Amino acid sequence: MTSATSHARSLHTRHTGRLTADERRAEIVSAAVRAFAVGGLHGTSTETIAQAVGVTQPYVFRLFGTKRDLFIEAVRNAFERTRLVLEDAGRQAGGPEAGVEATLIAMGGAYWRLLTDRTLLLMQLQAYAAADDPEVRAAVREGFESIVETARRCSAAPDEILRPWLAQGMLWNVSVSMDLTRESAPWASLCLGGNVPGHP
Amino acid sequence: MTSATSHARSLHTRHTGRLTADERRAEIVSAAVRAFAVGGLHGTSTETIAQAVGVTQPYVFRLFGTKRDLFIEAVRNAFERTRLVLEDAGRQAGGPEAGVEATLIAMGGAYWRLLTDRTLLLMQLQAYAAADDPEVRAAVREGFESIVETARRCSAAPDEILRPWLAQGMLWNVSVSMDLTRESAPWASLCLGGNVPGHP
DNA sequence: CGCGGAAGTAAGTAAGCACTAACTAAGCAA
DNA sequence: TTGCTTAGTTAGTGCTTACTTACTTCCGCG
Repeated sequence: MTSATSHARSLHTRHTGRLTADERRAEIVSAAVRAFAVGGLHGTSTETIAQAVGVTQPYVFRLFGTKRDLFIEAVRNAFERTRLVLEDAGRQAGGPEAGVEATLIAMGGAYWRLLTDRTLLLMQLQAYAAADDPEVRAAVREGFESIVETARRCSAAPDEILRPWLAQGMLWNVSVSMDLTRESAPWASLCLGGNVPGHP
Repeated sequence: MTSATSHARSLHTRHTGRLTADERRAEIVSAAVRAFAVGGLHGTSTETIAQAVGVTQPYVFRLFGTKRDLFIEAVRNAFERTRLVLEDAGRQAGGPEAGVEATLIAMGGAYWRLLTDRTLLLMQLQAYAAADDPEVRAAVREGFESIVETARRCSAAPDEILRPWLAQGMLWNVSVSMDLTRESAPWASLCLGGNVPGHP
């Protein structure tokens, strides 16, 4: 599907006017992540996404075929971007030989910083919520697995260490979705606390 | 809104025909939980819910005013049912004086058994996904707080113990949404493992 | 130049959906 | 029986929305 025929069409990205189909696809997926993150698969219209990138709605269908397929692309994109953030943090922390725990804490901190912009997180939640659909579920599994395996590879942590680390991430997810950072009640800080250095 | 005027109308629940408005409301909320759990707020039509209880769709609006209000009732219902399961398990385990850890493990086991029927879990995920809406978010916060406080009260566990317990529950949530119980890969059992006695 | 292919649009279609208005039927009380 | 209240229906309305068809505009290449 993805055209390998982008034959050196332009030397640098154009800022207006026509784009390569691949460039447009990327733009649309990016806008789709932002839109789906808020409204979810069924609560977001393809029209909204098209307007966000300044393109007509039928063209979105031309490029992605179906709304669900676009959603699945958005899921993949969100997971992959998240994975890259974790991998970078793991590398920068020095990997296993710089200390298993230290690496995990660094990756946790990077993830926490990622949650400052709620977009990727909300998209992740929308993915879980839509996972009743088999094709969506397959994409979610793939994305989640890649994150787990990245964490394992970068930190070399055993399962008994990795599991609570992962679990705390999931607790952060729902906490941020509930906007608990704006809540000062004790149960809220209980949820938000954890292995992030320099955080309550 | 809830009629306090159910003046000893009938001695026992009727099995067919007309019901009290309150009885009907309960039926509808129950069906709404099942339906919303799969499709979410925007992916579920009020018509499907009405058909599920054998009532016309306008009557659903008569009783709940708005689709979103019905969804919020469903959220409340799901959280409260979950809370009750935890509380029961906590009581049966003997509470704090029978051991903090033991009580938490019992409650965790009860939660795990609850996930066998995916309905309440999926409804919980749909609630997080729809939490961008302020009124939904308020209901979600309330429900989540009540669960956290119930766990704290029943187990008397300190935050450092309570947090990972809660976090593991959130990890179970997404794992079950991805149907990882049907997946034998190592990363899947990593997610599903934890503090449940008699489980891998 | 011209022509083929790729980027993109205009205009529509059919269906679904939240929500309303106006009516009917059943039970209780006097 | 009459009259009031409550449970429930029939029949819409107007809008949104996923998806289609057929057309146009731009660009590179021989």
